[in-house]
Amino acid sequence: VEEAVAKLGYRPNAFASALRRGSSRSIGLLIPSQRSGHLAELAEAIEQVFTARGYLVITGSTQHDRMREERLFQSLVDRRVDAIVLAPGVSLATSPAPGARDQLILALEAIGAGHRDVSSIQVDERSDAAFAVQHLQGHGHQVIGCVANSRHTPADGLRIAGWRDALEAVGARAGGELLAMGDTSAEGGYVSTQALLSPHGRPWAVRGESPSALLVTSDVQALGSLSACHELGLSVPDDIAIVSMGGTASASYTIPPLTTLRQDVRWIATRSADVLIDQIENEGKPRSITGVRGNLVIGSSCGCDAG
Amino acid sequence: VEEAVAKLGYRPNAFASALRRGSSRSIGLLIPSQRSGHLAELAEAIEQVFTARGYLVITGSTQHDRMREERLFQSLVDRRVDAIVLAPGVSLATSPAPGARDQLILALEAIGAGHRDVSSIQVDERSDAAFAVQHLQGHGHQVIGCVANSRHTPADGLRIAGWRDALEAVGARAGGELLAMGDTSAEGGYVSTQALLSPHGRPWAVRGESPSALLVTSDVQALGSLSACHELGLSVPDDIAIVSMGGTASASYTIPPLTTLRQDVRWIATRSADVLIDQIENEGKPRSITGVRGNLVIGSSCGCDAG
DNA sequence: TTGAAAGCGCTAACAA
DNA sequence: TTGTTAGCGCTTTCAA
Repeated sequence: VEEAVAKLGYRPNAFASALRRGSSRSIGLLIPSQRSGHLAELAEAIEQVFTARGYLVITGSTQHDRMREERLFQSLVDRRVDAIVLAPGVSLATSPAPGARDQLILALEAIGAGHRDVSSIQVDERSDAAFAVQHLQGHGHQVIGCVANSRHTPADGLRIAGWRDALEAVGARAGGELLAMGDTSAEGGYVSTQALLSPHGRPWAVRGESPSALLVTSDVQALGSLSACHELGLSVPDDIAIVSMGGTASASYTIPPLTTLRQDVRWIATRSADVLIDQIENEGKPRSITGVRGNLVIGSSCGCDAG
Repeated sequence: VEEAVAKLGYRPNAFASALRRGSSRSIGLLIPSQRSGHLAELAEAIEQVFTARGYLVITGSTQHDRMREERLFQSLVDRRVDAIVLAPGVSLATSPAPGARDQLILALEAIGAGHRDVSSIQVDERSDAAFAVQHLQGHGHQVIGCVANSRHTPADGLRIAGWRDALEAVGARAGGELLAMGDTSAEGGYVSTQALLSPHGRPWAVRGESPSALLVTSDVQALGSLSACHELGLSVPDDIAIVSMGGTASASYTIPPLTTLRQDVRWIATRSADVLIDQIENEGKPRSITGVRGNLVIGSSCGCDAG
C-alpha cells in the first residue's frame, strides 16, 4: 500500500484536513510593505521561524491602506489561519479589526484600546530614538534635526518623541522647524533632508543655527539623506552627522557607512513564534513583551571614525 | 435574515468552499529572497496584481535552498493553490518538481527540460546585459569587468554571457580575470569589487590594464561596489564607470546615482496574471512570453553626467 | 422559485 | 490493534 501511495504521488488535501481539525497550521502576516529593507528583513525572519516550526506563513502587503488591511485580514480569517501577526505600521493593531472576534493576534507594535487579549512584542522605539540622539550629543552636537516618517503609526510618533526627549533633557532646541517628515523611501529621505538643510528650504538665518546632525528614522530614508547632503555639498559626518534607525544589512555599505540603531528582527521573530505557538497549541494566555531595545551599530556617519 | 448575518459577523469558511469547489482562488509564489530590492519589488507587484484580481497570494522564501523549495512547493500544492509562480532563481523552474503533476506553473525564468506545459515569462537577460555593456563602450571604455552573482541560476549565466557578447563583439578582453562573483548582497558586491579593483587583489601589472568600467548584475551589489570604489579612492564615474541591473527605486539615491537596467516588474506581474488567470478560469493553453527587455535608467555612475 | 440532499477528503470517535 | 462511520461547512444537483 505504502508503495502505491508513493507511486501515485498521493498527497493529503490540506483543506479537508483543516476543515475537519479546525486548524490549518498556518499564520497570517500583515505588513505595510516589503520595500523598506527593515520590514523585508522582519518578514523574512518571521517566515523562517514559523516555517521551521511547521507553520505556513501567508503574508499580505497592506500598503498602509486601511481598506486593503481589512480585506486582507478578512481573507486570512476566512482561511482560518491559526493566528495573525500584525507588523509595525498596520493600523489594525491600534484600533479593533472588524470580525476579529476570537482570532489570535500578535501585534509587533504598541497596541491601543479596542483589542483585548492580544499578544504583543513592543520595541521601545522612544528610548531607542533617544539613545541614538544621545550618541550624536556625545559627539558634541547641539542642534539636531529629525527626518521621520509621515505615516502616523505609533512607532513613528514614539521615535519623534524620543528625539524630542533627548533634546529637551539637555535644554536644546526641539522645535518643529527641525523636524521633516516624508515617505519611508529613499526619495522621502532625500526630500525631507533637502527641506531641512537646503538654504532655500528653511531660512536658518532668521530662525537660528542650522542643524549639525540628523536622526533619520529609517535606513532607506537615510540613503536619501546621504544623497541630499552630497548634493548640497555637505560632508557626512563633518558638516552633518547622521544616525539612522533600522539596522539593515546594506546600511554598512553606504558612503559613508551608516551608524544605525539595529532592531534584532530574528529575536523578535523567535519570540513571536514562542508566544503565538504557545497560544495556539497549549491555549496559553496572551502575553506582552515590552521594552525591547535595539543596539547601535557603529558606522562612520555619526563621526565615530573622525580623527 | 440578512441582518442576522451581518450582526453575527458570519463569514463563510473558505476551506469548505475550496474543498467543495476544488479551487481556492489563491496562487503561490516561490521566490529566493525578499532582501534584494529587485525581487522584493517583483513580489510586491505580483501580490498587488493578483490581489486586485481576486486571488490571495501565498509567498514562500526559498533562500536558494533546494530542500526548502521542495517543501514549500509541496505545501502550496497541498493547499490546492490554483497555480504557482516561480520567481527567477528558484531552481524548480529548471528541473522538474516532484509531485508537480498537473499543477499550473508560471516560471519567470528560462525553463529547462522536464517541465512541460509550463507558462513562462522570460526576460532577455543576455541582451539586456549586453546592452548595458554597450552603453559603457559608448563612453569609450575598453576594459570592462563584471560583478555577478555566484548562484548558478539561468539569469546569472545569461547576464555573464551578455557581458561577454558585448566585449567579444568589439574584440575586447573578456577573460575570467575580469569576472568576480559573489552573494547577491551589498557585502557580496563589495567583496567582488575589491577583488577586481584592489591592487592587492589582482596583479594587473602582470595581466594587463585594470578595468575602467564595471557591469554589476544587481543593484544591491552595486551598493557594495560603490562603497568599495570609494574606499579604494577610485572616483565613480571618473576612475570607474558602473552600470547595474535591476532598476530598484533606491538606485537613484546612491552616491553617485546608479545607471541601471530596469526591469518593469509591474508589467511582468500584469502579464503573469493575464496568462495564469486565463489558464485557471478558461482552461487556456500554457503560454510563453519571451524576449522581454528592460530599459536603461540613466544616472551618473556611467559617466553620462560628466561635463 | 425554493428547499432538501449528497458529497468534497479528511480525522476523530467509536466498535469490533 | 484494526476497521468503520459520522461529520466538518460549503456548493451543486435534483426534486418538489
